[in-house]
This record gives sequence, structure tokens and C-alpha cells, in this order.
Amino acid sequence: MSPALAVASMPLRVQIPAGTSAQTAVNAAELAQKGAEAIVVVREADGHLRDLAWIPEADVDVEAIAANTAAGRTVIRHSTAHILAQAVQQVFPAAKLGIGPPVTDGFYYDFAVDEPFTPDDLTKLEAAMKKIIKSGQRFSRRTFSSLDEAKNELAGEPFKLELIDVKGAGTSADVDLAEVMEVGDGDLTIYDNIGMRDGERAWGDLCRGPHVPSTRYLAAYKLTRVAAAYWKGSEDNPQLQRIYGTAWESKEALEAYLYRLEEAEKRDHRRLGLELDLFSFPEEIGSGLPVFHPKGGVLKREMEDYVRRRHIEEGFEYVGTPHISKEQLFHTSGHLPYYADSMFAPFKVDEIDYRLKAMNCPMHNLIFKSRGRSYRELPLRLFEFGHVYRAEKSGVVHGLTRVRGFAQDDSHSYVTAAQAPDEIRHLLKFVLGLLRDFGMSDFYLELSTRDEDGAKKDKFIGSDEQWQIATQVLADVCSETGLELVPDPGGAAYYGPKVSVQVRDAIGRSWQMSTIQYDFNMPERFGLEYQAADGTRQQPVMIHSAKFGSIERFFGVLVEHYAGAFPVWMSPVQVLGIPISAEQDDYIDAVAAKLRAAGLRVEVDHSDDRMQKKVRNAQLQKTPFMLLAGSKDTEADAVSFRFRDGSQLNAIPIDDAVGLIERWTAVRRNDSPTAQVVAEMIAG
RNA sequence: GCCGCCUUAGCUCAGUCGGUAGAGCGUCUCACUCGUAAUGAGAAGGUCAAGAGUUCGAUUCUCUUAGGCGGCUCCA
Repeated sequence: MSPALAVASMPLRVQIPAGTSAQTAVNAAELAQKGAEAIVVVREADGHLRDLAWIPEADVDVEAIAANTAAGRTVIRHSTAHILAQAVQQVFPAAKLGIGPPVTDGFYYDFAVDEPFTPDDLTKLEAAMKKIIKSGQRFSRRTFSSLDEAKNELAGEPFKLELIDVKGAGTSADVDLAEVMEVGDGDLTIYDNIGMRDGERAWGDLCRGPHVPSTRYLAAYKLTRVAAAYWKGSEDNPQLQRIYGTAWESKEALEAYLYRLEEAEKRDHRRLGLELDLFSFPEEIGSGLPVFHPKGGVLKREMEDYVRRRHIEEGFEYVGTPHISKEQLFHTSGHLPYYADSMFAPFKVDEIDYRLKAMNCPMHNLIFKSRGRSYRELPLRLFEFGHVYRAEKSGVVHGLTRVRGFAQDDSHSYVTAAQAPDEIRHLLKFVLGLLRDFGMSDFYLELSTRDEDGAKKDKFIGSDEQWQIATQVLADVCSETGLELVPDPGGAAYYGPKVSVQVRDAIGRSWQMSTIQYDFNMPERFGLEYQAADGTRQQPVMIHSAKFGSIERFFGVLVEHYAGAFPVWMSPVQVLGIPISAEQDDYIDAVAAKLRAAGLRVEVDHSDDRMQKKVRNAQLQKTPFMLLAGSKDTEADAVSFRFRDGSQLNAIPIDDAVGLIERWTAVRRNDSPTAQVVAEMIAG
């Protein structure tokens, strides 16, 4: 019953004759897999997987998908979603079905119910699911002979009827939706759950499959949370109650997943921000408005120093602009009314409306415009830490990654149209180098363009030709990088397309931070111009770019990426001195003074805690270098190291130790020091 | 903004079926001076998020507000 864990990850192909029963095929495949648990499916010409509940009419290749592969888990999760829906309609007969697809690590199912589900309901539903699975059901595929037949059978399910109508009408805009919603583009099919003992049909759901042959594959699942979600994801539609769950091929895999979740929770930047005393969100200030404590201040300053220095190296000039402005400026830029919802309400100063700024570009434009510009000045590159304020809806504020006031490392390059490709190339290289310096090495690009034929086309300004040129320039430069490029239609700013660098962190989540935007609109709105070599007045192209994106968000991502164990160069406390007894206080202070003289951030723990306690505290603070000194060390003019991983190096002469720490920080390395690496450095 | 849940000491959490509260850690004091993840003892610390209502009496029930959490939608 319990699936074997060690399974070949490659799908195995088994030729089975037409008309073979599902169970026979499963047995054949399982045999071939040498006893490993497998789900047998048919891969059709269009690449879609179909299960063998649908008996093929001709000889087909059958893939045995190991239960512990991504494809196998997807099938298990989808089938578990059906069992959940069945349980819901058992316990709450009035519940109407939305959709229930598999998602990363699990599944969900949406229901229209009068009363939202409670955590207690989840427990009840899990029990009902257990009962269903224990009773034994097989999943059986049935094709409707006509649209009318399907409508008739699903008369009690208004949302399913809507899906069928979408398919029936066949409007192109909804095709993708239909795919997501499991209807598919082939025949309309329903999956029946048939009792294994009584052979009775217990339940059924409009679905394209595939599914596991029977409930015996559903060994490990858990309902995790309940939330509201809009039908078809649109705010204009009614909200349904969504139940999330996770499902795995074995109890061991489920437990491993739950353990991973716990570990991920431990590196949550909101939790570490408190534990490491980095920042807080005082309620007295307001939601989404962080304050940085001294230790967080160090990290933030390291980030700012780095990015300021790099911008200057890359030809940017550092500027400064105010936090508020007359409202008219944002009408000129075109941000109002597009952005009105994201900006805080205006306030009057001497009868004139002012706004907190939500973006810096208009002010940089005024610097460009402050005097006549020559083509000889281009590219003109302006950079600042621009503090912006955005009236984020209360429900979206989240730690440092979504706040209401933040600093952008915002820059604008003013270039001729001909210079634009080179400038974008330059910026992209700059960004990728920066991300690597902060230890991010796994990224891909996203190209956000105008929604060409969608309903939101009026959200974008400028001519078709301008958009086409701008999009092409960005696309070309992106493809040169060789990085994976994901299209994002409709995601552009109203004034132009953008490319963003998506970073995957240490635990595989991706974040959008850096963006480069091509803007042909704002220069026109501001009447920006420069005198060209031929004496004519020309309009520059403006390229917006932010490398961190927001200092706050990048800070939060860094905390999670490193789980608080920052590289030495950005650690708030780089070295912590620990005297083993009070007798070594002066000795360790002297060593600390040497390190401070070398520009290092050093603290000494002079508390009357026992030395073991001091080590524990330093360990919890993830201090990279713990420097201990006891009587053995003082006698030898030496110190002893302990590192984050618990390794230690004893009796290192003071000068060696100081020199070593200096060398470590002189090169910006992003790994944590360990006894082995440090010993090699000393030996070398 | 929408749906649901939550808010008790600086932190993590008990508890009160309506009669105004406890623990551990942290903080402070004292003793201990210790060789790589928690020394011991004592003390201080809470208008039970804020406001209103119901009640003889509200931290507990109801409503409103603020803040948080999980989603949805939206975004750097």
C-alpha cells in the first residue's frame, strides 16, 4: 500500500494493447517499475496526460509516472481536490462547486457557501475525506455526448455551467481560462467516483483529468487553510471560499514538506527582524511604515553605500529631491489620474494642492530641464535614494516586502534614441552584477509589455509604433543575456514597457526587484529636449531603472535569502569578543581595538553571563566571527575562533587572527567563515 | 479594499463557562568568574490593543476603530 520511495524518476514507457483495463495497465507498469508505486497515464499527441480510466481504442504508449515525481504529485493533488469537493458536498450539501486545480505543493478547491468555513470545518472535512478514501473509490472518466447533456447533468452547479458556456461559446479571450478551469478543448468529460465495494456512483465532477485510478493512491494529505478568492480571479465577481490543501505520495513526503514549511517560517524576515533586532513597525507610526534599529541600520547603510558607489562608478550623478510636490507635477507627468489610487490624498499648502510623491521621475525630469542640454551631455544619468509613499491597500501590506513608504535606488538615464539599446545593455549588466555581489545567482528576466488586444489597452499611452520600437529594443537586449525570458503581457507601466529581473532566493521563491523601463512618453509630456549636433532640437528617450527596486524590499529578501546569517561584509556585528572569564576583559578589549582600528564592527560581551551563554547568544545572533580568549590564549598571545557552523580554531596568534578577519572583509565574499576555510587561509 | 482568523508583560504563550490575571525567556539586583548553545537566588514589569454598548460587575458577550496573520485582487 505504501509507495516505495526510491523510484526511477524517468517515466517508463510500456506498450499495452487496446482495451486493456486500467488496473491491468497499472499492474503492468508497476511490475516494470519493480514494485514501485506508479500512476499510469497516456500521453497524447498534444502532450496532455490522460489517465486510463479512459480506455484507448488503439495501441498507445503508456507512461508509468512515478508517484514521487512532479507529474505524479500533480495527479495525486488533483485527485485529492476531487475527494475534498466530494467531502464538502457531503458535509455541506448546499455548497456549489467552483474550480479545484493542483498548485505548487498542493491543491485548492473553491466553493460557494452561505457561511465561510471555519478551522473546525477543516477537521471535519479531513475526517470525511478519510472515510471516503478508506471506503475505496475508483476514478472513472465519462464523455458527455452533447453540450445539452452536460448542461442537464450540471444544472445544479451554476459555476460549472458557466465554464461549459465559455467552452460552448468558444470566445478566444476565455480559452486560456477554460484551460485553467479544467474544461480543456476536447470533449466535455466528467470524472465519476465509483464505490469499489458497491459499484455505485458516489460523486462526479466536470474535469479533463487525469486522475489516479483509485483512492488507494491518496495516502497523505492535509487541509492547510481556508481563504476567500474571487470567482475567475476578478474583483468584480463574487467571492468563493477556497480551501487549500497539500497532498503527497507518502506520509514521509508529507512530513518532509511540513518540515520544510517550518524551516521556511524560521527565515521569515519579519520574525528574524525581531530576533536580530533589525527593524520594527511601531503601531503608533502606522501600517507599512518601518523603522530600522541600529543593527538593521548597519545592513541598510552597507546596501546604500554599495549602490551609491556603484552608480557613481557607472557614470551616474547623485542628486536629491523633496518628498512632496504640487499635485500639478503629477498631472504633467501623467501619473495622475492613472496612479491616483496608489497616491496619498492631497493636502493644501497656501491654497494649493500638494501630494506626497509616489515616484521620483518627474523631479528628475525637472533637473534635466533646469537648463538647456546638449547631445554632448548624453547619456545624462541621474541617481538618488528617492523616498516615495504609496497608499497601499490595507490588505496588501506585508513586512518589508510591501510597505507604504520606501526608498527606491532610483535612476534615470536620458539618452538619444540611438543610444537607448546600449544604455539598456549597460543597465542590465549593472543590475546582474549587483545581484551577484549580494549573493543572488539564480535569476530570470520578465518582459512586461502592453496588453495588445486585451480590454486594458486604454491603460497605456503612446502610439503603437512607439510601443513596438521600445518593446523590440528591450526584447533584443534581453535575449543577448542568454537568460530565461518570461513574457508578461499587460504588465508594462502606462508610459512604456519594462524588463524586470526576477531573483530566486535560497529557498526557491522568486522576487521582482530590479526593473528597467523604456519611456518615450514622459520626455514628451515634460517637453524635454536637447540640441543635436546638427543644431536641431530633439527629444531624449528616458530609461528608468532601479537596481534594488526598493531598499526595504531588497533588505527583507536578503534577510530571508541568508536566513539572517549575513555575509561578513554586511553583518551588523562582524566580530564578537567573548572573554572566558572577567580576567580576560582587558585582553579581549585590546584585540577588539585592533580590529576596530581596521574598520571592523566589533563588540565585546562583558556581561556576567557564563561564557557558554555568551556563545549561545552570539550563535543565535548569527555572528560570523566569535573570538574567545581564556587563560590559555593570554599566555600564548593568541585567541580562539568559533564560527557560525559551530566549528572552532584555537590558539591563533593575535596578529594572524586580526589579519585574517581583515582579509576576509577586504574581499566581498558572501560565504560564511568556517574553521576549515579559515585554517586554509592561514596556512596559505 | 474584499473574506476569514487573531491581539493577555519587551518576546513566546497559558488562563478567566462574566467576579480585573500566570509561566518561560528577556530586563534589573545580588552571588558565582566559568574553555565553545542556557549558573543560581530575588525583584520589577500588565488600565488583558483602543473606544462605545449590554450587565450589579466586561480582559471574557456585542459593535466600531487600530494593528497583525492567511488568502484574493493590486504592486518596487
